[in-house]
Amino acid sequence: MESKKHQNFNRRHVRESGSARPSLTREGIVRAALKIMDEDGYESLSMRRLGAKLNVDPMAVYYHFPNKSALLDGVVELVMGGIDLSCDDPTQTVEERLCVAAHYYREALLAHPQAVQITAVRSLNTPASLRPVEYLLEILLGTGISHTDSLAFVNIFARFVRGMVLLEIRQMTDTDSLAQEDCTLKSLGDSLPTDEFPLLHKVMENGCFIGEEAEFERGARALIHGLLDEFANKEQAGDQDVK
Amino acid sequence: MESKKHQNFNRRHVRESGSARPSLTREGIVRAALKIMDEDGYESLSMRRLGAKLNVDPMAVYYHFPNKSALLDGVVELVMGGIDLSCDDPTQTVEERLCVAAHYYREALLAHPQAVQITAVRSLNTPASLRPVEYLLEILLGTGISHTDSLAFVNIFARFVRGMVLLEIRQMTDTDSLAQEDCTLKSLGDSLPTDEFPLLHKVMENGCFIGEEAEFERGARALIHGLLDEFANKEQAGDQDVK
DNA sequence: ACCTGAACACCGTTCAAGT
DNA sequence: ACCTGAACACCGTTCAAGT
Repeated sequence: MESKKHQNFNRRHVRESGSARPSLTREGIVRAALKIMDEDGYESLSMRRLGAKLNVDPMAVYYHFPNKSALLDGVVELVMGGIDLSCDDPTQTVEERLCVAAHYYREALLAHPQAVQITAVRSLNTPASLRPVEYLLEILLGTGISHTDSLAFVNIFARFVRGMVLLEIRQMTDTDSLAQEDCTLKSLGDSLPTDEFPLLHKVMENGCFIGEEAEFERGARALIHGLLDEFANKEQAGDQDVK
Repeated sequence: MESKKHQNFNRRHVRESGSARPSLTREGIVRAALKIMDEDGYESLSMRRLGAKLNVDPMAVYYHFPNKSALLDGVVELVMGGIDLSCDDPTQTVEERLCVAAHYYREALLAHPQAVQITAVRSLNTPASLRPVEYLLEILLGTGISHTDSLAFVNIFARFVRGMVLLEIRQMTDTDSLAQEDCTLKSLGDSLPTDEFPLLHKVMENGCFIGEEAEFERGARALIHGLLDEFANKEQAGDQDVK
């Protein structure tokens, strides 16, 4: 059902006539949309503006996408497709491999902070989003962790990375509207009811902040370590499920 | 500066004349806004609809809030104010106390899933959001963890909880539009390119999913354990910063 | 098959005006 | 001090029409 008009990634019979008419492609539209977000923020993407950027009537996009929501799904796919875990080195320890994966996962998301913001509110049960998950599953199952535990692990792991990055981006866009030289710190401390948050103030007032990346890496390492610990102990206790 | 008109939480000289005119309160407006979100989703909150719910001209709200964004900040404050960590039991181990805190943190957020969605995209450097953070800091500093490490710990911890819950809510609203009897699983599996995700399919097809709450609790425990491990080792290595 | 353009029902916000 | 109501500049989307 569902009007297969919108299913195909339109390679039409236009292509072989040279590049006479670039016309409109699903991919071209999505890239333009992403570009608008990257440049001016996710909230300034409108169908009308998109049409302008593509030198086309705003409504032309509706031939290729049923609505704006579908277009945004396309943008999400494009961004999530940028996650590349192929640098994985199977000779390393599992812990190390997962840490590296977390690192590149984050890096890919940080390439398009504005677009990542919209993922907070959109479905992530999509091929490009699940490809890294499938890959991580392979690593975990390879170590003898049970199906049940691997699924839990991978869910927790992927949410950790996405959630962490999402909120890092939030903080980013909060603070770079003010003094961005001192990372995230004084900007916050100043606007805070000093007497109700004595500890926060004490802890922030002399460069205690280790930086976003270091913080992420520490968190990732701790989580991975903790999960491996827990599951490793469980498996040797012998409660494997269906192999 | 900043027009103190919008600063006070308007207790005006109206109150002592009995409840003759309830008129409009900042709090009343915010509660109404939250209610609309709870009932019909965050995206169906509009100034016009809010006015209707309050039996008032839509523009009346603009006397109490400079714009919709400020109103949403109010909603966020209301929801974050619902986080209550006072059930903390200092006689327990730190690990246990933090796990309990994570549990109630999550619980409070899950009370208003729709409103939590908007926090993904709004500043969280706000009193109600930081109050739990301040409290957690107290726990951590009390164990002798350094300032630097406590700050990192608390940042990671708070982001973990928020991010986790945020993405849990996303998944929730994705899946309850379809078959909601089997938790999160088949609904996903069906719409998935079966051949590209063999492991995901294998792992999901017989009830391997342990449930959202269990998953969260496991993740939280693993993270907390991992962080305590790392920092405990560090402190005894002697690199304390200013006490 | 692919794009246009007018039209519709909504937004958030401003501002002068009412009480 | 607090609320109203018209008006403005935007939205996303539908639909009949053009090529």
